[in-house]
Amino acid sequence: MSPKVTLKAVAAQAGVSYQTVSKVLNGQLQVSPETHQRILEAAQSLGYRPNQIARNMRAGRSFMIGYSWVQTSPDQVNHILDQFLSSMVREAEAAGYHLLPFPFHEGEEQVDAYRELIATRRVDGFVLTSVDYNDPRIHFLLERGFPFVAFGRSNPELDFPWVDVDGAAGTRQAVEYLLARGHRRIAALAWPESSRVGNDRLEGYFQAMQAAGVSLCPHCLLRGEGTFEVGREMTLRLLDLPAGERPTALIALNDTMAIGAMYAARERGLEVGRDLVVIGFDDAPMVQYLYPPLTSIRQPIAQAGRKCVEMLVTLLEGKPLGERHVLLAPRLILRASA
Amino acid sequence: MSPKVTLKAVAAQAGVSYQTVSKVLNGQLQVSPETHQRILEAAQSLGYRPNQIARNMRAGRSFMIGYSWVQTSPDQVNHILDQFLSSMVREAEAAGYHLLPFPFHEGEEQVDAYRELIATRRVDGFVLTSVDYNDPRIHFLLERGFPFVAFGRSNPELDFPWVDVDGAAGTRQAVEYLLARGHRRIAALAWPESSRVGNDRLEGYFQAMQAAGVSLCPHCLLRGEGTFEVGREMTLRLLDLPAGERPTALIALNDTMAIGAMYAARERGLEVGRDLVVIGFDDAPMVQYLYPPLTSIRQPIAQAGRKCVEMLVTLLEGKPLGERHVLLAPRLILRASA
DNA sequence: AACGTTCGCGCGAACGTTCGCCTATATGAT
DNA sequence: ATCATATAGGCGAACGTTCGCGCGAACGTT
Repeated sequence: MSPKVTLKAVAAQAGVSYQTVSKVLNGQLQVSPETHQRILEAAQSLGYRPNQIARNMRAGRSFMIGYSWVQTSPDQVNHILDQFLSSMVREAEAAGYHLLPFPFHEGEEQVDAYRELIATRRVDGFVLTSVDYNDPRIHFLLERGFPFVAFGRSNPELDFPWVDVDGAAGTRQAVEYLLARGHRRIAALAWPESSRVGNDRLEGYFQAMQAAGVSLCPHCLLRGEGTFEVGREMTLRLLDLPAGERPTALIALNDTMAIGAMYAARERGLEVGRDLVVIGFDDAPMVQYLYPPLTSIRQPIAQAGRKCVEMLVTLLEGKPLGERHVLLAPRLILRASA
Repeated sequence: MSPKVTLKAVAAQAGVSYQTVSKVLNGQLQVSPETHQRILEAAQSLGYRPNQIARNMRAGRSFMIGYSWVQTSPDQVNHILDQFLSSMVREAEAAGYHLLPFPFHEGEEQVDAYRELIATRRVDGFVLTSVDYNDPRIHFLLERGFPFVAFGRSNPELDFPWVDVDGAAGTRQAVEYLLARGHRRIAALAWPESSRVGNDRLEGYFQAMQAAGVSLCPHCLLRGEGTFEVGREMTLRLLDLPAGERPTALIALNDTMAIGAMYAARERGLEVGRDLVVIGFDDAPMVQYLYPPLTSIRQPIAQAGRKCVEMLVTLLEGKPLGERHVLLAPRLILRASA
């Protein structure tokens, strides 16, 4: 079993040609019941397993799906990765594919990594994450006509298959909840306007406020990088507003800023959940252990990963895509902070 | 460029045989300067890149490293994964290898996944994590003589290459720090005795206490699964001890239990860092944002990932391994909780 | 002038698989 | 008896690469 068991070995044992073994095992040839039996037994007893490299060679494809992700800084957490990767790997394996993770490069050379994987025929398609407006990878792959599915949308005029979480629906849900609890001055800690995901999430905030006929409080929309420190500083500014203008609730476009907000509230001697209500976004695993536990919006990450691979495999098999765009609904997880 | 550029295409353009192109590009054949130039230019202008599938076919290897990890439950965080995976992927790529992630299976069928990847020749070697005593994968791979490197030790009598973090050194550092600050009753929230990693980390606790000549306080060593809830309950039990027996400091073998401990302290109206000192283990990215920020022990994960791949690649290239066992030192990260 | 030696390059083979085509025998219809 | 047809399985080729061997020409030595 350790020396390579090839079709020829099985054929020798079964007393047929190796091509016949191939066809029989792949169900492409009808043979006499006895021969069929002999071949199956030989394959079984020798422990034959097809050499995937040779299969790839013959098929001219690698049955690999390229995937690259931005590595978070060591003090940030990528709680997404485990779920997303695991779900993709499982879905891919079920379809006879595997994932090929490769290092993420910033800037100009980013597309080079994709080009190289295509040129060396290491992958049959890509799953993209962290896409943004005018993502060079999308332009490149569309131009090359190379199969890919993106987790996340980009420019509306670019036509490509994607799966995304409906961020607007998430914040809308959260803001509606806050409005129903009587809050009127609801602040938002947002990302810079250049962030597509940020704009999506923010949209739900506007929608909910407008639908309720509640005008935005002045100074209540703050933007910055989504870090703890930025969240803290923005919140301190909000809390220093005169009493009548000060927001009673706050929604952050990610958990890290929400945690910064909670920290700021404590610095001002306020109790989160009572004096200031805070809602985050992402529902990172640890936020349930914060004091108080953070209300946040959870994305169906595993489902997204499965869907991305499922769609990509459909493309790779040359079948028509049922739905080119999939929008998944996030869920508000209520905890003591709101 | 989109139609396949093979050696033959380059050869046709350069006016030589395709085998010559191969050898020249691989630096295995000395040719006249003019021919050399012609070949390089042809390869360049056509954008030739070797077909990796064919290379694998020829070499009889896949240049892939199999890796599988236990998926944490959705409410736990695997902050390790991003760093570990990224570092491995980078190191592998630099050596001409790629990572092949595959789904983790529990129980009996776990080894089957490894067997299948070997039989179908999809991987040349494995990196193992989450190894424990009598890990069936280690037994299987040793028996097969298939190359692998483990991140984590197993039974002492099993001889295989590994990289590990010196957990004992980590807790020793932490306990020495606590002792130097005057603490004498130092509790430990530990894992069940069946956990190898737990025993390693606990060892440092014993060593430091013994070296200082401080006897362990009774009831101060508690064991359980490393969850928030277990950490909380164990700490409540400690805090309910009579004043003279109650520990003044506590070290948890992972951050999740430490966070449970902080929660328990708050429930009893104690202030962490003043009334009860808490140290965690792992230094998960978010613990810096807890209130108070958690002192914890950080493992050099990226370094471990690089080392694992480096050693495995050395094995795969048939070179002798400099060091079969690598023990990396963790670092105590001091914050307000201790 | 004859003879090794090096240089520059071509040629055939092989890795293991799948696919299309071919052949020989058996089966049925005319 | 003849011919078309189906059945069972063999055979050659190809995917793109690398590797070992061979061969002619140029070169230097005696």
